[in-house]
Amino acid sequence: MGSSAKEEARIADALCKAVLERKLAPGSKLPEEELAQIFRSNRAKIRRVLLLLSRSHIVTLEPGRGAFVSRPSPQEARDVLASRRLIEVSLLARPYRRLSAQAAERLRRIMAEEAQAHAAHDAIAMIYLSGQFHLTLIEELGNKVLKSITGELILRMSLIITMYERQNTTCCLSSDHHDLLELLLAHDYVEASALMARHLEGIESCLDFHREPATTTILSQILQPLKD
Amino acid sequence: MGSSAKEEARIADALCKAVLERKLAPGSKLPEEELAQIFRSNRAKIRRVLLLLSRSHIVTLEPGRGAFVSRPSPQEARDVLASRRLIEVSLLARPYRRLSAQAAERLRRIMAEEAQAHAAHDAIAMIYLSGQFHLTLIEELGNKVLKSITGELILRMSLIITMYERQNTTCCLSSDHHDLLELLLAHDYVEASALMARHLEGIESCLDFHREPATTTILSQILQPLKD
DNA sequence: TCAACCATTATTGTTTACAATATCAAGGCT
DNA sequence: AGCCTTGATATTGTAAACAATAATGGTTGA
Repeated sequence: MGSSAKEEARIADALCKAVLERKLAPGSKLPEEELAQIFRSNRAKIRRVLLLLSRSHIVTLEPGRGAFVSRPSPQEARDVLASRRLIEVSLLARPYRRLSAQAAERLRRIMAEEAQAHAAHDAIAMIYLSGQFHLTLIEELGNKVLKSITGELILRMSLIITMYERQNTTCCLSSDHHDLLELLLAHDYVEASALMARHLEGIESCLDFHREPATTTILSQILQPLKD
Repeated sequence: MGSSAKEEARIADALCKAVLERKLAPGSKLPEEELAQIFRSNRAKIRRVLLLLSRSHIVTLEPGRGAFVSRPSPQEARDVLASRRLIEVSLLARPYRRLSAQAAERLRRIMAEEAQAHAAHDAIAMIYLSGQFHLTLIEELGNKVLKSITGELILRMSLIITMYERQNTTCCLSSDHHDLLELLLAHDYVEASALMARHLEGIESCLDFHREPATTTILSQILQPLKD
């Protein structure tokens, strides 16, 4: 066996997925025993998963009280977005290497999926795919460390978007992604960087920090179907 | 009581300190039971600490084999440094706010300590204080998220320096720190940013990736005196 | 009627013992 | 002699029982 790390990753992914799909609302309680049953696991493993997720700022551990889906504050949201902007804009201005042909291909494939999700009005898939696009970009132009840092930020950002997204808006314009790729292939890094800055500012303008908590502390009944 | 998180932080800090003070060489085995005795703790707590430290890339967990002090590869070292450079240089070019008077005061105090450490030829203190200077800068000019990201990178960097530092060199020139502060107070962000770039490149040139493992897998005998 | 208090219940946190696995040493085989 | 096998030992990984703490609900008294 030995695949305990794998199993924990599976549980962590499933939890993240449930959060990002808005099946688990921010603030929801995550009881250890219940999660253990849902995932056919035990409390010890669940405990490690929750500890790790708390380091990713996806869940918050309150000593003696348990684990909850995080509710990032508006300030935290602004800081996360500003940090992403700093990293991504700077990297595009001076990338570590050029886009390879197969990198461009990877990006195009993601864009195609984005188009599908857009056509299907699948907002959740769009958030995920947009993240994948940005992450792939960082991976191709930057290095592994930057990728893991930005990956964490994008994950936090996804949670933030599910929490604060203004209704009737789509947060990440896929047309921007298209233009971004063209600029990079043309080696116009100045314009690419500027577009990325505008693009990320566009995300911020889609957020509404006034609309208060979606306090729907959904029961883990919701989680039952995703144990596979 | 309930201060279990505090105790774990204490243990984690002590371990980090031991690593950065070169009392624990990269690659050293970290047996759980032994650590539990040294810190008058239990295996469960040690286990959590090691899990967290592995997320900080200070220790590496090998499934079934245990925990070891990390041995960052040359590639990882370069990536960490490049990531730091990207973040710090960009932030200085366009800081989120200006340096307050008390911020300048904090920085000056750290610089004074650096001078002391330099006079005392205390290389370990210098690495630590240099990190503190950079971290304070990020905190004052940036935001909390950037600070925590950079804090992690600086910690990894410290481990990298202890591992790869060329002999007879001092890695972080405190004269640069002085000039940096002056430029920032004069609001000359272009020059400050350029100086930071040179400064961090200076660190890289102090590293020697050829000199192979300092495989001195020191026994935890060494750890005994730091249990307080 | 509302608020404060106490007992009950449920959940988290810790310790313990146990099982699985890897390391190490000795002995035998080629 | 050197390498592989085999058993002993130590360490990691897991599960389960226990203790401590926080949430819950009902009762009492003003």
